[in-house]
Amino acid sequence: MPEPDEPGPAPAEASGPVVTDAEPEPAPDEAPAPEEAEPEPTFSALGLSEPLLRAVAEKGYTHPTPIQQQAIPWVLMGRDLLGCAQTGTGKTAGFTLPMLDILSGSRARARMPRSLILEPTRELALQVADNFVLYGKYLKLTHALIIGGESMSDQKDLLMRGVDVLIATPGRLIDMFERGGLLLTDTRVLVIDEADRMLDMGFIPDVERIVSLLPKNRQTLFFSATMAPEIRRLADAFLQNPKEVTVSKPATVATTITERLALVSEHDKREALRRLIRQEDVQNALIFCNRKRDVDILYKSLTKHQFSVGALHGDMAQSTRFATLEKFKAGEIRLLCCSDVAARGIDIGGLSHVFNFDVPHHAEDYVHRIGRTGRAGREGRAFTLASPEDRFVVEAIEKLTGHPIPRIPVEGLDVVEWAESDGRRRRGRKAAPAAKRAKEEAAPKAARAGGRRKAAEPKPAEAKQPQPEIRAVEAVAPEPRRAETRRTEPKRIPEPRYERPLRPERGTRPEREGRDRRRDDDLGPAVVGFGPDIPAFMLVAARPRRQHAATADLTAVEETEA
DNA sequence: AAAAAAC
Repeated sequence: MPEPDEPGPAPAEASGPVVTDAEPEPAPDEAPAPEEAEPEPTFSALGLSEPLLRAVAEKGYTHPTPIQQQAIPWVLMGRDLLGCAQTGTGKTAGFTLPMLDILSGSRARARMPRSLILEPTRELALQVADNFVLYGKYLKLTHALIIGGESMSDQKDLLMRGVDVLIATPGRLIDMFERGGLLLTDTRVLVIDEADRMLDMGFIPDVERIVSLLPKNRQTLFFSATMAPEIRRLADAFLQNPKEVTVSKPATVATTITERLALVSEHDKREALRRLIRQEDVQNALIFCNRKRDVDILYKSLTKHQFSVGALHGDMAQSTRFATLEKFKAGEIRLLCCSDVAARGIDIGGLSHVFNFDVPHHAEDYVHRIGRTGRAGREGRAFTLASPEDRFVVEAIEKLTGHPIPRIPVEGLDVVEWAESDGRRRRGRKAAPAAKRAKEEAAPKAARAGGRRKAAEPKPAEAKQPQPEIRAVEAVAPEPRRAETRRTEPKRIPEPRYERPLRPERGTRPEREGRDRRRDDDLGPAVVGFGPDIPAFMLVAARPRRQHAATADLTAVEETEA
């Protein structure tokens, strides 16, 4: 069988993806890179039916991206596909378009979806659903979004009526199946999207189970940004005679992204971020934190400082998540403070900036995060705030990307030095006041060196550029920061115990009832039976697991920024 | 170390 495509995806394809995933504004003027003079295939040459071509054309797209060129004809033939590509390459349209074509021939029966697309996050599932609506405009096909966090009965009703395309996250799909709302025996097309991420997130057992429920005789499309051995093993298990399509990652840090790194003390990070945002010409930006809790805190802080900001992480109500993302895409919110839920896959057109409020623990996540900007050949700027303990993660990132991130000072803030030790081994102290921590770092390390792996060789070259000594312009009062101290050094419950800092009166915060009320001011002293020596893990466990922006604890912000 | 995902 001859390959239905031309071999050469030029490595420069990132410069001109014609169809990107759910890009809100298509910018039809944005022609493919002019230097590629080869005769570019059009969508109509790929074998798609007229209603689809019309929908595509209406969005202003004329030329398929490399992955679309390669995948679409193949998928139309009913063959399996192994796609090594990530968002931004036009991958989503690469499978939605031919799937719509395949499915348009007949109708679905109740409870028996004809195709299934598995996505690792709810936002991605929604994005794919949007694609089906967009391109299925002139076809009479139905789809259902089966994800957690939303009414199950609505989803069940949809399924009862019969859907052609089922877009789902694994957890809810299995739940639905177990409740008998779903039969997968007639599902002939399966898409596993972002398989590497499914693996990272531990979804693979679920995915394997789901696949076992599908008929053997089916078409499978499998996408992953990387092809690690484990992913390869899965692909072998799920696919039959697949065509492999590899699109060079647009994420090898697109040259259109300008990266900068500011090394500041943990204490100065919020202030540093505000200064960077103000001095940059920020149109819209994602701000990444490593923890959901810190997303909440930073969101509150930025709101308080009058920034146009929203928050997004997995503990927030699903309706809020989608609504916030919509507002951000629509430009009603200019900053989006988020966890890594938004690091991969989510495609927001034309982000001017990405800020890493925290350095990501995994170097690849850095690439994914900053890859949200600088897309489609546009300029993007990515700023990372590092604190002294982040030295080794930063080095890992620089090793991965192959270049050092230029350091910048933040005007008006102290420049600090890397800590000698890895922050991880001292994680309990992360939030301790900088001065105190600095003193501890300076102390002899004999005690903690024993039995530990030796710290990596300090890299001579890039680590210590001579940094200008800049003193704080405005005197920032050294606050006591009670909340953080207590959280991190639980053994001694600090005095004063019942002092009540400025905060709304009780009763004005209905969400802090019962168990939850013990969150901060009561937390320490009121634990019965332990006296002042409460084991650290108990204090950690006592924090309620779920909180979102609306109920987020304001303590840290109030106390550090009063 | 943390994030994501099911009630």
